Amino acid sequence: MKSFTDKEFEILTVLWELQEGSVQEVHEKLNTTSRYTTTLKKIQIMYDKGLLDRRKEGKKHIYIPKVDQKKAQVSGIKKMISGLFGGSTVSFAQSFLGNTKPTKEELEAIKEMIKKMEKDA
Amino acid sequence: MKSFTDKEFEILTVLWELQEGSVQEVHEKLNTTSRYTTTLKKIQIMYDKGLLDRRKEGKKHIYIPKVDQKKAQVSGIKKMISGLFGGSTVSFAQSFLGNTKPTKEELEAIKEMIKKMEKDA
DNA sequence: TTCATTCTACGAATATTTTCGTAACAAACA
DNA sequence: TGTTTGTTACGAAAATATTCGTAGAATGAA
Repeated sequence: MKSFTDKEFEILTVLWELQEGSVQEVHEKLNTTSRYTTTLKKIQIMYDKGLLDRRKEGKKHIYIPKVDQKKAQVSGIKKMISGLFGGSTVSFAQSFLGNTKPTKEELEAIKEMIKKMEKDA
Repeated sequence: MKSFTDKEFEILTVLWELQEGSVQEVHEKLNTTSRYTTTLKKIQIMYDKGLLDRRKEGKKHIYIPKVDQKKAQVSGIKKMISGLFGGSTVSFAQSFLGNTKPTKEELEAIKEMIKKMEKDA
């Protein structure tokens, strides 16, 4: 499956965070040098592509991400794993944890989670 | 930092796996319907961009990825984390592990690794 | 040398993404 | 009413990515 362009990903990221937002809100959060109409156009095209939903509110549109964060996440992860780690979950996890130096608290949380998962299995 | 297009990523993936390779080798591994010259052109452009190195061997070129797998991995992960998980390592790890259902062995390996990391910290 | 094969280089067409200016519309208000 | 402001819609230009045909160089075999 084809993934998003960088700009699409940026806009989705903003909307995932905001839950929903007007073009102006997205544009402001975007921290870009592009013009307002550029952001508008991109959002409209994403709407046409089915990546976003929208509803009218007064004279403006409020856009809602139609792409599920979880799904995008899983597909992104899958791609990275197959591309970068030869499909190995473990080597991925190792590399990930090795590179990001999680804090003690984070490690605790992960251990907790692993315990839970072991119970389920 | 701008990331790769899908095609670029595919070619890099093949070359990471092969370590190095001719256009033909890459083209074969690619499992694409595109013509040989399309792959050739793409590789040449990636070479011009500085994504690949090459050396002459007989009449052909052998291409070597200049992009480090680790670096690409880290930057990809960072982007995903900030994009999808609001920057939280833990929620990323949770979601990752939750979605990929690692096997017992994999969980063991991860626990091992965490132990090591705790020692270092 | 000549021929077939393998490869590169190049140029151009097509497709896609990103950009922005302009026009037009609706709401708020002087 | 007319003017300003915030907004959408549209069209087109510019930038980038993808595609492939064709020409021609290098190699090796007859």
